[in-house]
Amino acid sequence: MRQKIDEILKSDIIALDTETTGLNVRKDKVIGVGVASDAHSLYIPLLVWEGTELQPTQYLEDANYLLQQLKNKKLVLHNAAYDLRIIKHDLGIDLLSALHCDTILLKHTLEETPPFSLKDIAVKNAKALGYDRDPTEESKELKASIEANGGKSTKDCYELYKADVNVIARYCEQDCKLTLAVYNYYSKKLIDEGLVDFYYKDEVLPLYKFVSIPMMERGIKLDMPKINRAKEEISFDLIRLEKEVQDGIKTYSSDFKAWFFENEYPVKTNGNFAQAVANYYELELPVTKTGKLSVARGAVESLPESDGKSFLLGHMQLPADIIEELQMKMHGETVGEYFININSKDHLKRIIFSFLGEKPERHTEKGAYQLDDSYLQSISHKYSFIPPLLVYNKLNKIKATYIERFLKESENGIFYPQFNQHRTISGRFGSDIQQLPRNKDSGDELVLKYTNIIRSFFIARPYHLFVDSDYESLEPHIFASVSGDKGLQDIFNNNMDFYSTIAIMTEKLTNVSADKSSDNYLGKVDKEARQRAKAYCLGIPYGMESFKLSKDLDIDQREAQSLIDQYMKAFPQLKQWMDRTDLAVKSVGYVTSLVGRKRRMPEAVSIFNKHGDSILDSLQLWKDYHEQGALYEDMKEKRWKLKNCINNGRNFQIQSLAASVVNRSSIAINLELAAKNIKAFIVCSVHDQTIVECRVEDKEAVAEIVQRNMENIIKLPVKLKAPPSFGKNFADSH
DNA sequence: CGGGCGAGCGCC
DNA sequence: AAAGGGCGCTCGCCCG
Repeated sequence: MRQKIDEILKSDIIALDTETTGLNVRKDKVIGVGVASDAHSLYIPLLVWEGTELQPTQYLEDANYLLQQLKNKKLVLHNAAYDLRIIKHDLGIDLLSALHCDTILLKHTLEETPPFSLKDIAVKNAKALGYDRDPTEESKELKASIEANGGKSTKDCYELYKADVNVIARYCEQDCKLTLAVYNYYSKKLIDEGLVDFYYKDEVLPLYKFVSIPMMERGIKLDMPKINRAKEEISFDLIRLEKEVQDGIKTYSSDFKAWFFENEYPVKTNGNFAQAVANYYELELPVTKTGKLSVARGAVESLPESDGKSFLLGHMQLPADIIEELQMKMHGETVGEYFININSKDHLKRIIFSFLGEKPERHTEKGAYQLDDSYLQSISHKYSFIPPLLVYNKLNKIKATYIERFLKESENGIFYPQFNQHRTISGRFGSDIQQLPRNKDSGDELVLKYTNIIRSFFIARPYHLFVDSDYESLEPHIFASVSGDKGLQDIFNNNMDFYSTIAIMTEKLTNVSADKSSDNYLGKVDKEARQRAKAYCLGIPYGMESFKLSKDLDIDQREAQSLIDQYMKAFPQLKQWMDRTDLAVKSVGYVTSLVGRKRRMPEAVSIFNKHGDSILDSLQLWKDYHEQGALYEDMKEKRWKLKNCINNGRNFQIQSLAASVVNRSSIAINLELAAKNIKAFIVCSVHDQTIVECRVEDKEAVAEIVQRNMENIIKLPVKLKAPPSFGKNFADSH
């Protein structure tokens, strides 16, 4: 074994992979370690399943020797955040500083869209990687081995550690080799595309090593007593609200249930009811192509005598209690004491659209009637059960998504968030903690109470507090900078209000000011005008058309078009930037952010080359093709795709640069804190906000470091502002 | 029963 | 005639 290890250690670049008992880096165990160099590969088992329990192997010392030596190597891993954290936690060896490359992030830098799993990448680039395995066969074999040894192999309970050790060893070694192949393949591309510095030096990997992984490792303390109290209280409120809703529904009919069953599950000798009857009486009928029982007359007649048969032949009625039993079954088991599940959109739609006869306003993408908050609002004055239902829905969301989840996922009172660098095209983090509701100051009292408590669940550790710095309207600042429009940039450089200025210049408003301190500041004297501008200031540049704008603002479409035209006229350099972007998308099929991150959209080029600009003219498309069925559908689809590429190309340059600004400032902050030996760490990064946890006595020093780095990390035509605030929890540090 | 997906809603 | 962009989580429902 030692000899094999030393063979591997001759290489400078080494791929590493672990096999573990599960996915929790703090609870699960490493069962084996795999490594590969260009010439060799090796798997060292640490724990082996012995039928009833995991037993340590004789190789623990060898593994330790290997891992210690790896500290001086250049490590390549696929999803290193996972392997390195579990190695550190379980085996006590920190290899983060030896991390040379993560192939997920390498792939993402060069191909920003999925797949990102090692095997899917391999399949997609099989030829280039010399990959000749079949991952579906492999997972089947693994599954079979797990199950043969009495283990479970479902997604939520994948007991890999129960598979035969030689099977695990083979796959682990192969994955290590594959990681190395992926590394070699994409490294060439990285050089070809001139992204070496972007990846290794300026952003991707430094962010990973100095921010993302430490941030996930540290986690955030939760106020467990407070969450538990909130759960009790909200549960109580939900029970009361549900009763109100259910009682309200009942008042619309003396016998709602009977009506409901009659309409939704009519007693018939065919269709769903017949199926239910056949199942109830266990009638031995032939099965049709669609998997249903055939209740064709001939088939039924050949059955032995039974009530079910007589009913299906129309010879007798079924007893009322059996009918109700069958209907109840078709309706589905209901929750608790109520026959309607008010969490079920399906049930509510039947009540509102079928029973009460309300007309739906809109359809979902798949064509179903839309039953969302805004629709319910619109009919709430007509029915007493809707207002409590609206509150119930909000509270239910809060309870499930923000109270129960954090209770369930807390580990010793700490929540460990995910910060994925490969889950967004723009380079933002993909995280499970960025949707915490913002504190609100108006609305229903109960909704307010629970909405505003969520952020306060996240608390600083004892003797610590949070330094929380948000960029002031980061997206508009970046937008003004990237567009190159002098007029837009002047807004910020003259300290004016963004939306007010654009509204005044676009709509030629008079006697109002964009100066926030002025007596006739638009946001003060005509709040709604400023609010309207919010609907289009960024929307129009990102591709919103008059059709949608007219709906959003509830104005005539010609008026909306004129708004768009006036906006473009008022900021001519913005228009030029939009045109330049569109041209780039159509001609070369990609756009690049100011710091070099790319978004590739090759399909735009092929569509444009084939059809030219005319494909974007939906009216022309309609005139030319609407009588040609499928062809028209195809052309519409192409229009949508190209339009989408263009919109994405515009949005990407803004969103991606904003992400880079936040990312790079985070790197600089953590590096400076470390260099100055201040024990403070970024614990959360959300789009335009950075939260650092530090000791109380360091707060001023930390705040200065945070603000200075955030405001100066990238020089732009518009100066960025990121004033810090302090707090003991996420709610009051904002 | 487990997995996938649509709908809805939270964030920037 | 007609889709501003980027995400993640939960639920109910459907299907294999």
